Order: sequence, then C-alpha cells, then structure tokens
Amino acid sequence: MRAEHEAGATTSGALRAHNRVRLLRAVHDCGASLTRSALTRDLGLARGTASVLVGELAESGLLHEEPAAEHGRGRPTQVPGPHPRGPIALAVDVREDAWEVAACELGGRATVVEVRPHDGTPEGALVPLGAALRARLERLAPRVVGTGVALAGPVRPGGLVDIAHLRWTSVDVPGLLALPGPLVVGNDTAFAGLAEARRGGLRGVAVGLHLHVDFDLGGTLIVDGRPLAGATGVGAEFGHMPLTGGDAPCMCGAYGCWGQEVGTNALLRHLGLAHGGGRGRDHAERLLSAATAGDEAAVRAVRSCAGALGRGVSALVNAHDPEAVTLSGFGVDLHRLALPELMERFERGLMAIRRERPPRIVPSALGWRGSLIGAMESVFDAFLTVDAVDQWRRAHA
Amino acid sequence: MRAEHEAGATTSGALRAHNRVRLLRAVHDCGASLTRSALTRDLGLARGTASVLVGELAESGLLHEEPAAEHGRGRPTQVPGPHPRGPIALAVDVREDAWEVAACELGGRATVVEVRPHDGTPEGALVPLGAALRARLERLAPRVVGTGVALAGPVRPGGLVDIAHLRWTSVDVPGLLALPGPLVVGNDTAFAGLAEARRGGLRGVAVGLHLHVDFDLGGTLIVDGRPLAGATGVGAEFGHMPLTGGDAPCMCGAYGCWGQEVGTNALLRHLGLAHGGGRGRDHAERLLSAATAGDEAAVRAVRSCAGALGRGVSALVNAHDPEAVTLSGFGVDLHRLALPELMERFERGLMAIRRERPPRIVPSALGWRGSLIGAMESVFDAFLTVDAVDQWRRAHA
DNA sequence: CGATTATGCTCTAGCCGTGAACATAAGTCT
DNA sequence: AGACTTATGTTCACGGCTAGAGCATAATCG
Repeated sequence: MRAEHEAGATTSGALRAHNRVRLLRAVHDCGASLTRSALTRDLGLARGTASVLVGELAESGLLHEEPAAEHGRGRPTQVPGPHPRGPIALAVDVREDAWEVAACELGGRATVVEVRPHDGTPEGALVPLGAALRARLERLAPRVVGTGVALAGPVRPGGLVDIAHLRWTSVDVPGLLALPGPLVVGNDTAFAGLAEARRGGLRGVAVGLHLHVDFDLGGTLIVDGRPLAGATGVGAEFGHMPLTGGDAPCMCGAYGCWGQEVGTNALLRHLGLAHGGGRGRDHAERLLSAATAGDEAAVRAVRSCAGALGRGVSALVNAHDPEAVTLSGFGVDLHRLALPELMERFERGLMAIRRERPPRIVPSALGWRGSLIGAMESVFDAFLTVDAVDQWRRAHA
Repeated sequence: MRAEHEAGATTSGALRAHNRVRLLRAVHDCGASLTRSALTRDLGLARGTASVLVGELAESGLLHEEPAAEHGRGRPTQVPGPHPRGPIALAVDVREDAWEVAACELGGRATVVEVRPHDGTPEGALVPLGAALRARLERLAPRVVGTGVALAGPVRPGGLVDIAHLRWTSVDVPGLLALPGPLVVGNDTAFAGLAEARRGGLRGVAVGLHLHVDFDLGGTLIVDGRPLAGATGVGAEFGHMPLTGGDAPCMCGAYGCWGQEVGTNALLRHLGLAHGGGRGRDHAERLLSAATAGDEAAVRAVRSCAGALGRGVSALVNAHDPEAVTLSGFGVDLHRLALPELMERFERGLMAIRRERPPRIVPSALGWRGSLIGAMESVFDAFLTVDAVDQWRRAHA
C-alpha cells in the first residue's frame, strides 16, 4: 500500500538480490574504504554468504577486490572497490556561463573530464553538452549506467526547467540533450543537499536542512539521507517562502520571498550595484574579498544578508526541527564573515523549546562541488536497486 | 548505514516474519475490508503462502476470518479481520478541558470508552487519566499493545510537553500517567496528520500537507504516509514560521509567527474580545455561527483568518510542493465560510511554476477525531513490526 | 443438475542463509 | 627459525522459506 511495505524481499530468490544490492550500496556509501570482513559484520551476514555475494559481484564486473593496506593479526582481508570495467555515472553541473562533466565510479570517486563555457541560452548550453555526453557515452559504451545533470532552477516533471536569471522558461532539457540511457535532471540545490547527506555534514543525520546560497537562496530538507522530492519533483524551494517580512514581487511570480534578501543579487542591491540576469558572480566575489579586508560598505551588505539568512533558518528550524543545518555556496562566506549577525537573528527567531538544544549550523565541506556529487549520487541511487543491478548482471554474464 | 538499508529481511527465517507483518499491516490499513484473495493478489503472494500465513496469524489470536458478504462466481472467500481476543490500542485525546479514551481494534475501529472533564492543570488532567488507563489496562489484560496520547503542544524527547495556553511547561506526561506497557506521547496536530494520511484526504499521497486550526495553528508535512518527526521528535510546528509579515512576540518565544494570525485566538482578537489561556472555544464557535448567519464583524474576522491561512499555505506549497493540503479543526470552517479569501491569497503567493497545477485544498473528512485516530495509528505502527508481532506470538502460543 | 469459475489446501522442487568444520595467511612468541 | 595464535576465506550439510502444480471445495450460471 505504502512504499515501505514494498521494501524488502518477499521470495527467497529476491533475498539474494536484495543482499547483493545492500552490499553494493554499502561499498558505495563508505567510499570503498571498508574491508570485506568489516562489511560482513556491518551487514550482519555470515562469512559464507558474503563470500558468495562478493564472488558473484566480482564475476559480473561490479566489484573488484584488492588487498587491504593495513594488516592486523590474522589472515589478511580484501577491500572491495570499483571494478576497472564497472559501472560509471556521468555527472554534469550546468552553471550560468559554463558546464562541467565528471565520470564517477562506484564508491564516489569523481574525475572531471570536461569543462566548457557557454553563452547562457538553452540551445547554446545544452546542445553542445548533449553532443559531448553522447561522444563520451559511446566511448565508454556499456559501462555508463546513467547521467545526472544539475541545473540552477526548479525542475518540473519531464525535465522542464525554468531558470529566472537566465530567462529560461520551460526548457526541455532531456529533449535538447537527446541522450540514450537513463537521465536524471535535478535542481542543483537539491543535489547539493543530497551530496551533503551522503558525503558531507549531514551524513548519518535523520533530519537535516541544507541551504545553498548563490544568486539567491535555495534549500531542502534531508530526511533519512535523501532530499524531499515533492509531488511533482520540484523541491529545494525554501527560498520562495516569505520569511523575512518583505513583500516585494519576486522573479518567481510570488512576493516577499526570503531568497530576495540572501545571495549575491541581494549583496549587490545593497550596494546599489547592477544585479540579476546571471551576471555578477565575479563582482560578488570581489565584494566578499572587500568585506574580508574590512571594507565598511561591503561588511554592512554581508551582515545584512547573514542576518536575513539567520532569520529564515530560525523559521525552518522551528518548523522542521533538524539535527543540523549545512550552508553551501556563498553561505560558507556569510558564515565566515558574519557569524555573529547570523546567529543573533537565528537565536532570536527560535521558539523557546528549540533554544535548549539548537541544531548546529555548519559550512559545507564539499564547497561548490556538492551539485556535481549529488548528481552522481542520484544516478547511483537509480542504479543501486534490485532491478537495475539484475539488468547489469544479465548483460555482463 | 541509513534506515532503508535495514528494511526487509536478510535471512530466510526473517522472510516469514516480514511477510506476516506485511499481511497484518495490509489488513489494518484497508480497515479489514479486503478479502483474503484480494490480499493475496495485492501482496504478490502465492495462495499457498497466504494460506500458511493466515493460518498462523489466526492461531496466535491476531486475525479472525469471517465469510465475505458479497459473493462472486467461484468458491467464496473469507475476510480477515480483528480477532475477538486480538490486540487493542488505547488512544487518548487530551483537550484543554477534558480527555477522551478510545479502545481500537486492528483494522482501525475505535470505540470511545470514557470521556471526563478536567481542571486544566497537569496533575488534574493526567493523574486521573493515568488511573483510568491503568484500570482499563488491567481489565483488558494482555490484549493492549500500547497507549497513544495526543496533546495540544510540542512533545520533546522523554514525553516532556509544553502547552502555552494552559501554562504547561516541561510537563512529564509519562511520569504523571505512570502506565505499564508501551506509551506514545504525541502532538495532536501530528497525529491528526497521520490519521489524514492513513484514513483521510492524504491517503496514498506521496507528499501532503496537513494543517490543524484550533486556538492557533499547527501543521505537518506527510511523506510516504507518515508525518515528519524532526530530530528531537518535535514536528508539527509550521505555525511558528513568520509567514504573514508580522513581528509581534509569540507565546512560543519567537516572533511574527503565522499561528498568531490564524485560529480562535486570532478570531477573538480581531473582535477585541478576551482570548488565550485555553478559554474561548465556545465563544469562537458562537462567532463562527454568527459568521454563518452573516454577522458582518464576524465575517470580517473569519475572512482575515482565512486570508492569513491562504498566504501561509502558499509559502509552504512553494517550499514543499505537496500533492494535496488538508485542513482540520476550525480550518474546516474557514474553508467553508471564506473560501474566496483563502484561495485569493493562496494563489497570489504561489510561484508561477506552481500555478499550473496547484495542490488541492480540502477540508478533513475526519473532523475533530483525527488526533484520536492518529494516536491509534501510532500505537499500531509500533506494534506492526517484526519484533512486536513475534513477541505477541510467543506470548499467545 | 452439470458446467464453470474462483478460491483454499497440500505437497514437492528449488533456492537461500546459517553455522560448523576446515583451509589459509598473516603476526607473535620462544 | 619454527611453532603458536588469531582472523579471515571457503566449503558443505541442514533447516526454512516461497512458488507453483495438482487436487478439493463451494458457490454461480445455463
């Protein structure tokens, strides 16, 4: 009836498949760092079972064992890691003026293989990207299990994307890319949150909040290691809640949005400078440098953004009670340059019962790479299922 | 690593237990309405497997089969339902001036067995309630699998409850009740949301939003059939986000809270009447009657609340993209009396991309009984697990 | 009243994981 | 250097599970 009832095996045949995926997932999640004996213990398997499973996975080209570097006392164990001809996820981060493609192995190692600037139009960005990806897919032939593409705007069902600051409306991303094979199109903020949940500051956290500051602000709630998707797939839009009391119309079509007060657009507006249209990242970076150096006007602008960030975070913490809050993008800089202002407004906006044990607010360890890593995780999430792994095994028998 | 990896059986022995719980869960969720053959199909089991499972469950007093009312063409099938000596959940709804106890069978049938007024103090309310529950537990002896208690305030770990309008602070509910056996203490709004997800307007919805209007306003996000819990268990606090632009201090310790603008406290304040302190429910009901009859001042107050409700809902819809929004408590009345005002501010606050297919906003079908039903569901959620069911079977061998 | 249809029951075949016994490969002690 | 200790990998018999086929059962339909 509900998804959870479907989970788990029902037949003894499905049991094997289920454990295969569990093992593969564990290898991926730990970054291929755990030894076989540790995995056997963690997953609660008998040594014999683990033996059979690893054997099968190695034979079908999904895993490859190498001797562990450090030895203890007994018989040395092996470390299962990605197979040299194993599955690959292509991850793409599309920014306002360039895109970046990475090839990622099971375990999470990502290698950037291509970076190219573009003109900011849907066709100018996505058609060459599609060609580059198709070329790479052909070269890597049957190894690629999917492509994940991160974009800086809401993604509707069918991969339709709107990016207000680039004037993209209902851009048909899958259509323009024209790729064979599985494709995941996602919001960069949601992907960054996913990355944070799997390999960043929200690892192991039951309920976490991730906020990404760029031109404006986005965010998602992370529950049990994955961002909440929303009914139509359009999550990560915390920036479009009216949390700071304004009522100015926003580019999104609503008004009073929190995202208007936090981000480089807001920074530049504070100083009376031109903003919007996807320009101004360099300008904003200079401004942050000025603030770091102590320039008074810049510092005031940064403090204002940090305060608005803190106020909004308090509201979201009141509502959702997360265990931790991570900040990425320019959020890292706001945290670094104006922590007192951020925390003052954060604490003032908390309910009394939240003040006792407020969540920690931490800058992301993944920096600007979160979106790319999240795109990878999203592809592997689709692959690390009973159906997809079985399909690979049939093809690589 | 994450919860989902733990789900499902890993050994063949656990397979049987897993399928037992799946079957029991399916019977409960459908309200004991499905026939055995329908269940067999829905769960994807073989007829032989279902035969064994139902037999075991009947023998251990968990299920009881009765002939199906309607016959088709072939051999008539049976309907598995609650066993006459089967598990019972006690559900309690504690209101500001009275509490109510219901005994609930597997399948969801709830029978109110006791209602008693109280004086509004923690001891005055909870000590007699504890005595009443202990008496009932003793009478029903080994059948009660747990007690669920709904309260109108945030619940912290350990069952500590704060109810601002009753001046309850850090009330130790489990301590005052002093019950043997499992106890679930929960927020009434979260419970109402759970009920809505299982047996109301959010049934089968992947992402839904439930809002409960009483003195003020609470709400939860429903994901995959369950309300988001929050890290410390304190969810359902959407009322304490600043979504309507105010900045007045709130009883919760924060300021500008949405809940100050929606609810009976807000209604009475609009008319310059005394409010707060848990008094005024009768007054508010008279006021709603007056608005229904067309009294102008009352209508204005209701419209203002409905507008503030709509504005907040738009913000939450922007952020979370739910498939449906349900309203319970006085939210039903606001929906009935001032739908245009509600919808106008709702639609104005939506992002453009949300306007295409906005979620439906529907009044709850469960009315004021949601909290009680949710408390029951919460108890059965704890029981319908491999461990708890196995324990019952060992005791009832 | 026999044919049809859907369901329940029983039994065998095939698969899976456990756990014990054995094999292996190190470190460690004398 | 050689024997002992320790931890891990491998193999295999065993018990348990579900699927599926075949048969029994009980209703409706013509």
